Amino acid sequence: MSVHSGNTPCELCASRKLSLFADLPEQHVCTISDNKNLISHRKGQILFYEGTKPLGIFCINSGVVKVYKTASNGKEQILHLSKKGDFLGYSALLGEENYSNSAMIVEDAKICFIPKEAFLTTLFNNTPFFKRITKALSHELGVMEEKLTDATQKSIRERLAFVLIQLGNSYGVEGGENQKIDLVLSREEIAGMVGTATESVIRLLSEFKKDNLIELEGKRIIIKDRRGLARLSDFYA
Amino acid sequence: MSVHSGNTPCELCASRKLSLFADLPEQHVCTISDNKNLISHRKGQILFYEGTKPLGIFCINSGVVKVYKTASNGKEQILHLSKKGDFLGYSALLGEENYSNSAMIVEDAKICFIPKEAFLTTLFNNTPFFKRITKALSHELGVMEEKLTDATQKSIRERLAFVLIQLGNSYGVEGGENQKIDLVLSREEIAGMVGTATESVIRLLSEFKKDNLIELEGKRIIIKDRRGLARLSDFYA
DNA sequence: AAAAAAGACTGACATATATCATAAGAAATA
DNA sequence: TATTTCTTATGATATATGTCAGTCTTTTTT
Repeated sequence: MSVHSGNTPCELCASRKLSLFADLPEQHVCTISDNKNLISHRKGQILFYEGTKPLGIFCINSGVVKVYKTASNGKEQILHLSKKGDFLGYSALLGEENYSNSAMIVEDAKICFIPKEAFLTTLFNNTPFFKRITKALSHELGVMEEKLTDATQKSIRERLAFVLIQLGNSYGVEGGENQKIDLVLSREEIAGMVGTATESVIRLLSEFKKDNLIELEGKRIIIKDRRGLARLSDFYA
Repeated sequence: MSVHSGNTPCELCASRKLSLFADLPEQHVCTISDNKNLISHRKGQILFYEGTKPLGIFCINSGVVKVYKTASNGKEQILHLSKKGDFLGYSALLGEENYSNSAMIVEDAKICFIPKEAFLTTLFNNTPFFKRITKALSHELGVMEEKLTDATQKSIRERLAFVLIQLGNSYGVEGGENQKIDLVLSREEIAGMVGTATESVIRLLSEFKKDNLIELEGKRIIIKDRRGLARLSDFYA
C-alpha cells in the first residue's frame, strides 16, 4: 500500500470526469485536491470494514472494488462492484453511522482518499454538488430495492444470468459476436453477487456453457448469447 | 379520499414532531404548512404507482402504508411499512426519477401531500434540514442492504421470525407476558414482507403457534415468546 | 338474509438448491 | 521441482419451499 500524496492533482485527473466531482467548480476541486491522498492497493486488500468509523470517502482512480456484507453464516453478499470514477463510503459519512458494509480490492487499484472534513465542507458549501450526491444516493436505494425484489422472487438461474449480463455491460470487451468479461472473479465471488452457494454457480455456469450461452476460459467468462441470457434472466417479462 | 386543505397547520401537528420536519425553523414550517394538503385515505387506496412521476412528498399523519415493488411474477415485495411521522416519496424526488416503488394504504390514514416545489425550496434553503434528509436516505440504504443480505442468506423461517419481531417492535401493544401486533395484515402481505409464498407463511405461522412462540387471534398475531423468535431468527449469531 | 367472492388453511407433490464428499486442476509456497 | 494449499468441478443426497388442488371460514356484495 503505497502513498503518493498530491500525486496528480484532481484538476488533471481523468477519472474525475467520470465521477460525481465532474462539474465541481475549480475552487472546490482544489480544496479536494489539496487534501486527497492517492493510494495503491493490491488485490485482496481491505479498504474498510463493516462496523468501523468512516474517516473520509474513497474515489476510485483505477481498479475494481467489491462492496459486501458478511452474513451470519459467514458468507459474503456482494452489494455492488465499483470501478473508475465511483465514490465509496459516502453513505456511511452522510448517514453519520459506522460502515454498514466492507470493501475489498478485486483488481489492483489506485484510489484517492478524501478526508471527511474536506469532503463535507465542499458538500455543504455547494448545493448543486450536494444535490448530485443525494441523487446518486437515491438512485442506489432504488437499485438495492430492485435487487431485494429479485432476490426473493427470482430463481438462482435467473439471477446468475442477470449478473452475467451486468458484468458484460460493465466489464465487457467486444470480440466479434462475443463479449468477454474482462474481470477475474472467483466462483465464490460470483456466488456472493448472486446470493447463492459456490457449487450452484459452478453447476449453472457449466449448464450455460452446454447451452451455448457462454464460454469458459479459465476464470474468465465469455458471453456468446446475450439475448439468450436476457431471456433466461426474465429481464423483459 | 377527502381533502382538508390547510386543516391543522404543521405548526400544531403532533406527528410533525416525530418527523424529519421536527427541528425545522418556524419560517420554513410555515412555507410547508401553507402549501400542504391533508388527505384521508381508506385501506387499499394507492398513494403512488411505480413508474409514475413524483409531484411531491407525503407525510403520514396517521395510519399505515406499505411500500412495495411488483416483481415480474406478479408478486409484491414489501420494502417497508411506514407510519405516523414517516416521509414517503422523497427518494424519487431527490433521485429525479420516477417512483421506483408503489405505496398502498394498509390501515386508514391521514396523509399530507407537500408539493415538490415547497419541499425542495425548503430543502435547498436549509442545509441542516437537507442533511437530515440525506442522513435518513443513507440509513435507508443501509437497511435495504441488510435486507438483501438476509434475503439471500437466511431461510424463510428465520426471515418470518424476524419480521414478526419487527412488527412487534413497531406495532406491538404489551399485555402481560405477551405482545400483540396491532396491525391487520393479510397472510399474503406478510409473505410479501418476508419474500415468500403465502402458503409458506401460513404453514410456518401454525408451526410457530404449535411451538408456543405466537398465538393467532384471527388475523392478529400475538407474540408469546420474543426471545424464542429472536433465537429462531438467527438474530444474534 | 342469501349469494358470491376473497382469504385462510391443509395436503400432496415436485424440484431447485444447499450441503457434504471427493477428485482433479491451478496457484502459491517451500 | 516438489509440496502444500486453494479453487474448480462433479456426484450423491436431503430438504426447504414453491405450486397446485381442494375445503373451510370470513368478508363483502347483492
